[in-house]
Amino acid sequence: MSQVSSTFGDCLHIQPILVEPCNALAVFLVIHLTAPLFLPFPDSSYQATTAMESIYSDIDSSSCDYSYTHTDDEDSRSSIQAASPACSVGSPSGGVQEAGAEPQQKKRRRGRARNEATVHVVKKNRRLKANDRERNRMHNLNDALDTLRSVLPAFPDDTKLTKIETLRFAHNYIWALSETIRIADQRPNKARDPSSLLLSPLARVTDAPSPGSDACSWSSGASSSSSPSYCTSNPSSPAALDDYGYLQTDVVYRYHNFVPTIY
DNA sequence: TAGGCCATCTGGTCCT
DNA sequence: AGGACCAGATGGCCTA
Repeated sequence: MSQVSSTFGDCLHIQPILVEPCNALAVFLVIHLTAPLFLPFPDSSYQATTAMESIYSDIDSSSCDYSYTHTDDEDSRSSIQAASPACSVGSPSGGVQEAGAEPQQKKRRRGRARNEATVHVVKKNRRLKANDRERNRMHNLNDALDTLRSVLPAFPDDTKLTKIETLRFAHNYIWALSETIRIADQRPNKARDPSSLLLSPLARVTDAPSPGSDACSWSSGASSSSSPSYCTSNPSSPAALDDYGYLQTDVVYRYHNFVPTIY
């Protein structure tokens, strides 16, 4: 939680004196969070692609042996399933040829069998390529999530946030920062008072929460980040302000407990 | 051991 | 036609 307060504190130390830099920080935050979505594939993805391309070359060069050149369990499993029929069609023992058939007919039938096998191999190639793209796409998505985690305040136990927790946390984090900026804009005089730093809502992130003080069900989900709690309140609704014009503690609790959810 | 989370495969759909 | 995106299925790993 110390990192949470320090991160908020960084914003707070700027906010009462200069609101604009904090707005810029919020804009930077949003850009920084979304930027990974546009980053190119990581090198690890290219490694996978290269490995798969070598497999494709194996498939192209030999129509029946490719299912055994791949050591990956998942791929070999699917490859064996898909490859066996094609090999049986193309093989001499596949039952396609008839004894005593005319050479031309043999040739035609053999050609058709080869086409079927080729079509099958082409389909298999497409499937493997699609699998590779899908794998890269998910890796890209996970990299973006990792980048998002890296810019979010961390918890002391260093528990890695799950995907859904990361998204909810980011949502609430941005919302809390936005609320802080909005309140600072509403109360410019008081916000510029250096003494108001101690009363700022973000400084209360480290305050001990009092269960029942807000509309949300309070829980200890912050320390055990794997079990977030949820709230039915809308994040876009105006936050309640105290007598000093600062966010009430429920705002902090919502942020703290990964609530509310994404709507 | 059940449940949660995750990676991967797969087929379908939409878009260029 | 090929790629991107999506959702369902499946199996592995980890934890309470």
